[in-house]
Amino acid sequence: MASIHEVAKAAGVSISTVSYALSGKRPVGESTRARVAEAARRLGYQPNAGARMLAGRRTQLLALTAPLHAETSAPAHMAFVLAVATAARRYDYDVVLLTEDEASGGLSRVTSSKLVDGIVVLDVAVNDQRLDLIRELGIPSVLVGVPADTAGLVCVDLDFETAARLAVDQLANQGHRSIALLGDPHGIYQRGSNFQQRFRDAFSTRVAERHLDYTFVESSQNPVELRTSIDSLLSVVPRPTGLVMQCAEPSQRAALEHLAGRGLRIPADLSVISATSTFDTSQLSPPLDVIPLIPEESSGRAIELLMAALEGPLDPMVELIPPRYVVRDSVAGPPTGTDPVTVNH
Amino acid sequence: MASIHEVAKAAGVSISTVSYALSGKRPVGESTRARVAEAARRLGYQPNAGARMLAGRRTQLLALTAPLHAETSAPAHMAFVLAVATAARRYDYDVVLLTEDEASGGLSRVTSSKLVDGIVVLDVAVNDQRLDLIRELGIPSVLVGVPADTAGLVCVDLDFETAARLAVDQLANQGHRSIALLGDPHGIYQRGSNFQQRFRDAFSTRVAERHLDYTFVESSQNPVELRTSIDSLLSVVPRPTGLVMQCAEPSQRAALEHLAGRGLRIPADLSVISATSTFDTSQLSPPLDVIPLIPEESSGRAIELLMAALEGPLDPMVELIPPRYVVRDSVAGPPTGTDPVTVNH
DNA sequence: CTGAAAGCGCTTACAG
DNA sequence: CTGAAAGCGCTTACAG
Repeated sequence: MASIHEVAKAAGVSISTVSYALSGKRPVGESTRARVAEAARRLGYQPNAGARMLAGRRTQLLALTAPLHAETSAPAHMAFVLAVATAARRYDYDVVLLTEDEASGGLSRVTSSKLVDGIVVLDVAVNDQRLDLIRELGIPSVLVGVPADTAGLVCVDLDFETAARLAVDQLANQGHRSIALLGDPHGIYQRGSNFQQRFRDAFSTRVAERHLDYTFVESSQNPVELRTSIDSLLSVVPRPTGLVMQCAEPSQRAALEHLAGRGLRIPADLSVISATSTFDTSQLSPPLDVIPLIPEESSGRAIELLMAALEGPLDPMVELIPPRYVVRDSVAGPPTGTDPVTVNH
Repeated sequence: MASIHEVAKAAGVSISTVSYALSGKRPVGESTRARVAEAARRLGYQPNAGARMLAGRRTQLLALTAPLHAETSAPAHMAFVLAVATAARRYDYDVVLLTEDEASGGLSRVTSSKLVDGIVVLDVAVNDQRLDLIRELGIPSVLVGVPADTAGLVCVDLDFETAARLAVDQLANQGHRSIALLGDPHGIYQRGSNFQQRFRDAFSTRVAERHLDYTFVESSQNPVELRTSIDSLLSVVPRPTGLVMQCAEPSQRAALEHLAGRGLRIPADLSVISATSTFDTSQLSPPLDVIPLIPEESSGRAIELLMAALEGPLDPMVELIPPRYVVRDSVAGPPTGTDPVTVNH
């Protein structure tokens, strides 16, 4: 509640010295600096946000546009939102949450009113309606995700394509000749959500390169449909001996349950990899090998780039974060013996 | 990007007239008003946010403090966050998202820097650490949730106690004499999350008033534990013929699955009510009678009250939203016949 | 190393 | 019904 004038009086200096002492934008004598710091601390001084925005060139506010679609996994989405806010705080930035029903309008509004210094775009679709606006707004912006047309944009994301190849190779190197991918529900691909498509496409390309038999099925929020999908996987001949799950946590849990119910042991009968998962796969039964998708990492890097963009124009770029592979012993060689393992029905 | 001066020049009036014409805070001649509006529209005028904050007494920004605990249902949480942001927009307010690791510090910061006009508190614990700070901050604040000590606070929430009684009565009135409650996981009660406790306590009180046999079990994110809980419910003598589920969507889905697996038909063998659910229970199989918890309703009302508090101090209050009961035919009378229904094992 | 002062772009009494 | 002007509380050239 104290103003800069009160701090200046208490420290026996001018308000400009207070400002410089606190911001460090100009060298200030050490004893002066200490007196100012002490006065500010004692009075609980916090610069008035509005005055700062008006006088300075920074608002210390970022806009976060993160539409939540019906098909989006809410826990993952939430994790990204929180990770963005947390990362922003490290640079003394706060985050203004834009609502979905105002996606483009909100961006225009907070930009032209100069409420925010930059924009973070989450949940990017392959052909995202917000992108043309982002391009013409000319305000520092970073996307977490890679759209079809990245021209003029700064994008960060996990390297889903390498992740897909990594998953395929992990199984192929263990000797699996027939593998399957349990993807996300149909709606996600249909909507053009970007990384699931990239993962799936890179996966099938790699499978072909490795000359493997390959089955793809979509998951479902409906457990009956999910089980039907898994059953159809298991009835493929030759039966897949390696499974990669790239879908939401409940689907992965339900799939594991159903596999157990069908009498399949992991990894003895079936090797399983959890891919691009934001949750802790060590809590699954059994724990799964995982190529994690870490919201803090993607969001943190996005904020770093955005902060750099605030200092001066950044060249458009697509920065892909290399995937990691975490072993939890859910992958082994394919079952031995000429006869396929018996599967309960 | 246009300033008020440009609009004034274009409309041939002073900047004060522009301000008044746009805000409506002073009567302005109709033709003048129209000219100003047209000029503003044509120039794409948006008042500078910082200048507005500094000159006016409003920042048009609200702080939202919404810690996400491990046990919190992310989808429900997300729905409340979005509902707050959406409701705020109806009053031309934007929302600044505070992070959990800065819960109290963030509140102090945005308050003393005068960044926000008010605070919305989500996910209120029975004994919430943030509340003392809220009380002494003296900034308009509204909680969605009811803590143990509501002194000096404005709280809004669904009337969970009436909801609990409603659920009990609905079953009791149908003739059920033994009923069960499947609550949230243990951690939620332990942490002191408020509404689950209120619901459970009111439920058991009502059950006693209606002289019913009553069993309470906690759910679990772990499906095995969940099934064990349900099995223990079903082995109670006399077997409960009515079940109320007050837990997250995955648990409710898993419970229904397990009940079906055990051969129990709904409502022939077991009547089931979904309580305080934020998701669409018509999508469950079978669809369930529900006492919904509607994020838009609670959050909307919270914002209404907060807007009122901005106009002038509000008396502390606890406003409870009356619950509704939606029939989807998952409740009937108890099974007839003297013998209990056979339950598969 | 420090200070006096302009100016950021609005809102709102104060005048007429 | 409308305008001229003070002032919100900072930041940052401009001076010394």
